[in-house]
Amino acid sequence: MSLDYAILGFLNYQPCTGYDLKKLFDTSVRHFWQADQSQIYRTLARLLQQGLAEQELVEQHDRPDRKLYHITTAGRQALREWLASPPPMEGARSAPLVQVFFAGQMSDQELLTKFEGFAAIMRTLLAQYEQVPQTADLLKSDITSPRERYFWMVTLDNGIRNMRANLEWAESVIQQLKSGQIPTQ
Amino acid sequence: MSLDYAILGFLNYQPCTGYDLKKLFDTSVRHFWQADQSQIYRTLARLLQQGLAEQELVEQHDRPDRKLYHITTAGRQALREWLASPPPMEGARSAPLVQVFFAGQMSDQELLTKFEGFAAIMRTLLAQYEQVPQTADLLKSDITSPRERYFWMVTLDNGIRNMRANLEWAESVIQQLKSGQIPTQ
DNA sequence: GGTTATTATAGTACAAGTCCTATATAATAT
DNA sequence: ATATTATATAGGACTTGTACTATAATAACC
Repeated sequence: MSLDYAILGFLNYQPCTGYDLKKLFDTSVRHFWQADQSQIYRTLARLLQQGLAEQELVEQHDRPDRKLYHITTAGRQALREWLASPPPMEGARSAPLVQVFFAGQMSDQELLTKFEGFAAIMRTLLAQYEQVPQTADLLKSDITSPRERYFWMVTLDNGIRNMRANLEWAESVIQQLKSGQIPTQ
Repeated sequence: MSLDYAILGFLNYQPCTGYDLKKLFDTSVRHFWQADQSQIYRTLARLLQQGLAEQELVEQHDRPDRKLYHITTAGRQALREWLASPPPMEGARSAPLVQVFFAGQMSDQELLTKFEGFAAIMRTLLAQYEQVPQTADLLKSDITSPRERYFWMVTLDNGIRNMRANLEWAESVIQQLKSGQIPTQ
């Protein structure tokens, strides 16, 4: 259901086609919400049907026609209500943690490899996240107002803090592995 | 797919019924993986079909018969391979962060309420997580070996570190809101 | 004596998410 | 010359996840 509101959120900034939306997802909210292209088109159809969005046909001669979606007054209302409602705290899911939970099956050597892999991935992601504010993504984007951009940065900051916490966690397990502090049996 | 391996992981500890598995999920991995009861039964049927688990009928006279599932050699093999494979890093999803991303629509007063709500939820969860090692959950559970329990604690530690990071994040936004550091437009 | 909780299994229906394919044109790269 | 990328939309098949319901016996509670 969050996808519906994420799309309404973008449409509230400006009218978009499904194609535009896919690009917006991939450049701005990718780190905490991904959307498949076919999912976007399906959701747009539903939003139309619910009267939360309207379609405008923009004819093009060199390219396939664009179907520009506009948010309606009802859509703006629905978005505002959802934004003000309590955060939907659906339980987190982490497949990597499932691996860790059952990791007792592996040898300490295998475990060291695994956790060093974790740490490496997180260092890469952290470096990526920390560079985003400097990249052209922000400037090229359609999110132009300082207030909108500020909240983008707030979500990025959340990603960075979590990534740092995960990295420190992996490093502490590596330390314990190296100093042989892990029960054998 | 992680559900398949999570179930194999538990079956590897000991034979279980679907009912047992649901309880194990709810007491031990709930903080990073939830499983619906009907999903568990569906998956057990699939594991049987794939030859990764076997069913043993245990007749009972006072209660409905139990269908005990055992892991097979092929199942143990599949589990070990998955555990050693690189962590499945499917993108995280966070509906609360979607709200934050579009939060520019709200007034500073509404935002303060929202972030204070976040902080309150996270303080509660943090307190819960920090108490788990002291609760009876661990002792009553079927996870008995020190090595298995150690990795349980490692996943809990991950939860605690992330929760602390999220709390600090919420508090930093609250500080910025209170000191009027957020762009108006 | 009647209600609710516990143990135990399983199905239906639906929503959400993923993967792949199809259709079309134009520009760009190899 | 051929392959890929970009623009643009959409459907089919499938997997996951959620919600709800059905069945059936016992035990505990009030």
